[in-house]
Amino acid sequence: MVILEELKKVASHPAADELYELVRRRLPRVSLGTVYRNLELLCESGMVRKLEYGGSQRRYDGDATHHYHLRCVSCGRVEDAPIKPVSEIEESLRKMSDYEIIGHHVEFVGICPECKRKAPRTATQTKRALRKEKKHGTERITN
Amino acid sequence: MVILEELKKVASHPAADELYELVRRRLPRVSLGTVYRNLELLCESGMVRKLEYGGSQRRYDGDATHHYHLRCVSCGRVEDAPIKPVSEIEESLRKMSDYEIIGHHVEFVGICPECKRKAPRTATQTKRALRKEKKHGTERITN
DNA sequence: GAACATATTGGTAATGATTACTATTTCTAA
DNA sequence: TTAGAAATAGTAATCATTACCAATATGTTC
Repeated sequence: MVILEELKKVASHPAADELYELVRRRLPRVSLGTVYRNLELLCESGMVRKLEYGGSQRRYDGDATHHYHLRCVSCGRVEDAPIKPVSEIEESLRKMSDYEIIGHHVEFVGICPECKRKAPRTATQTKRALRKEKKHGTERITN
Repeated sequence: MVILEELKKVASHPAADELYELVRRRLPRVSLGTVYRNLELLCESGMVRKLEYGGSQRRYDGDATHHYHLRCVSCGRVEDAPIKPVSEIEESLRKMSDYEIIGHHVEFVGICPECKRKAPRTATQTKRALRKEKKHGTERITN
């Protein structure tokens, strides 16, 4: 319950170790394994979504309703994209494919306002950042 | 060059170790490290795309043009989705967000015809599979 | 409430994909 | 050919995640 509460509190889609730190403030004796284990259970029960886009760590989302994400290639933060999902796209794919379509996920990549301000980039720098960020999201929790 | 050629030959979006096996048929002395290193270089030069959707392994795509993917939750295979990308979606997000939008990726999830045939699933089974498949894509190269 | 069965946890070890490292090999150009 | 630079093979290190297990907590029955 604490894990779920803390996850719902933040908008940052934290990775397991980040959430572990948050939970530890309330339950100083929890173990990282417990966090992983219960995140898995919460995912299975459909209350939490596991995000597996770029980067070396998975992120967790306390909002399990269908929505898209927006990732900053510069600092690595992931936010909810402020547009509503277009489910019609699944319909159009159904017409073209023999797959039984279950769902779809969308990730936008871009540069967040803060990073734009901090370090306006040339196109080349942006491309380089876009490559780098694959390795590991740079920024951690700020919430 | 051999790495790129082999990658372009297959439609299966292989993981590094799968591609390693393919390359080894032509260059029996290559090391896995060389495959990783050159895949990285090919990605940086824009000739290869790294796919970081679900599963524990990254996949590589010899087609770097913008397109969507379709993953079977049952066997883990990843194919190109036979619909063209809708770039307008980036426009609509630009109106709603202060991010500088660079691009977007879409992954559809579903059940491939073969898996549908092999093992028609109840809704519950499908959900369970959909959870499981996050852990590790089941099927490997068949090409 | 005591006695027992069951479930969950903490702590640590194992796993596995990726990256880093380094001695050796291969290329390059004068 | 030969010195210097670049790439490679093979192996070690890294790090997120998972597995394991003894210990603890929780629940249940009488």
